[in-house]
Amino acid sequence: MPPTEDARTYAPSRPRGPYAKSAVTRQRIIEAATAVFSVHGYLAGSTTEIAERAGLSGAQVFYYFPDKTAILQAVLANRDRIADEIAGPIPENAAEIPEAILRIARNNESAPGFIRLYSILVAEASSPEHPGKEYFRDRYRRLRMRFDSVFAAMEKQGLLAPGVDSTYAATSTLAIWDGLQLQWLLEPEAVNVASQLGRHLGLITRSA
Amino acid sequence: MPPTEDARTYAPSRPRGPYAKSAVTRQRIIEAATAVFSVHGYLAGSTTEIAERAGLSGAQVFYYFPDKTAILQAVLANRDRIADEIAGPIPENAAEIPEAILRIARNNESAPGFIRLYSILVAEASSPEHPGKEYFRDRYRRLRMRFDSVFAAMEKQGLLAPGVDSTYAATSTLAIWDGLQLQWLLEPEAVNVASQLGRHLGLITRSA
DNA sequence: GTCTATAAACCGATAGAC
DNA sequence: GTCTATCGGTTTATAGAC
Repeated sequence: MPPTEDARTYAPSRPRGPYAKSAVTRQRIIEAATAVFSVHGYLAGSTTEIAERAGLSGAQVFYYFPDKTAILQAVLANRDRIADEIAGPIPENAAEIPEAILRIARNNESAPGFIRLYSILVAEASSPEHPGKEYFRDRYRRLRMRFDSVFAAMEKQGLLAPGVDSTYAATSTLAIWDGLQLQWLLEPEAVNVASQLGRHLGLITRSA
Repeated sequence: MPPTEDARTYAPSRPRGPYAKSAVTRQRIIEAATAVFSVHGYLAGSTTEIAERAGLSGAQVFYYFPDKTAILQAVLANRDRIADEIAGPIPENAAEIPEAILRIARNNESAPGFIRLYSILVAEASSPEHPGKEYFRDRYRRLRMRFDSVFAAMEKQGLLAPGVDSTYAATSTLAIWDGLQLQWLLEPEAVNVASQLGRHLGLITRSA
């Protein structure tokens, strides 16, 4: 399959450089890999199944990626881009921050595959030699910092509950969100992530 | 290795019944499997590595267990037994419940392997065909019920914060605990599980 | 750029000697 | 009860034809 218009949005200077091959096929592999890792995790997910899902031979996968860890990196980078799009900009009005968080949480309900992908990968990645370890450590650092800064904006306006600072608000919100999603994955009927997360946000902010 | 005195504590009526073989060797396999699953998870953890860690041939593992899923079951059952020992009885005085929870959380800091085992397995198990799915779904149901009943005891004595009921207290405490442990596994220096969990418990209970 | 064929290692599990 | 040897299948990754 020759490069299309679409492809050039990912690899503009086509037949030069190491990633100039065929961006459409490359993207298809990334999407297939996302699906496979979402079910089996990275360690137990096979490149053969990725190839099958992408409608390619097994060898083709290794034409686009030097090894399996490179596929994982591409999956994570791709997912980050999508997540940023969905999240949208941080609200200018600090009082609207909890609602913006809940909007993302509600949106996540329609994408259990992505939730599972992150849940499995982050757990796997906590092992010492996992190729995704640095990525997830940095991701959580980044998320804590971003949450800290948005809650700091609320704190400055006196919108946090007494005894709650922005650092605790950030760490606890991130933690309870992850934990609720885990319970939800195991038994979707048993836990409503957005509603429970909303109660947490209600407790750590100054409410009516 | 012939059965020893120790062995009989696990299999008293020795040469009869399906599990009368050699309980010590069996237990060594379980401990080796725990270590392997803690690092690689169940799907990517190999029976060969389990055998090596236990100092046995690969075939020996399948003399004691019919297949790999049976090893997982044994690991989980064993871990449940130990967890119950560590947890101890529920305090009679409802006011002491938060401190009892924090005591377990502090104890967990010395057992990162077990934390990782559960983190990886529960995430893996959220996939449809995983052999541990029912176990973990039931485990979370059980935990939510147990937490609900201890927080209900606090609620009855007016020890929960206004607007907090025992169900939310149970679900949120479980969720934030899991989430904090996940962040802690990725970067132990960045998060203090017991202290952050303590702040959560402070917020959902009626405090000074 | 895509394929078939295959290497080399490892997987879970079994057979059978001792 | 423990072993060696091995089965059939799968893994990641490569070689080479087209």
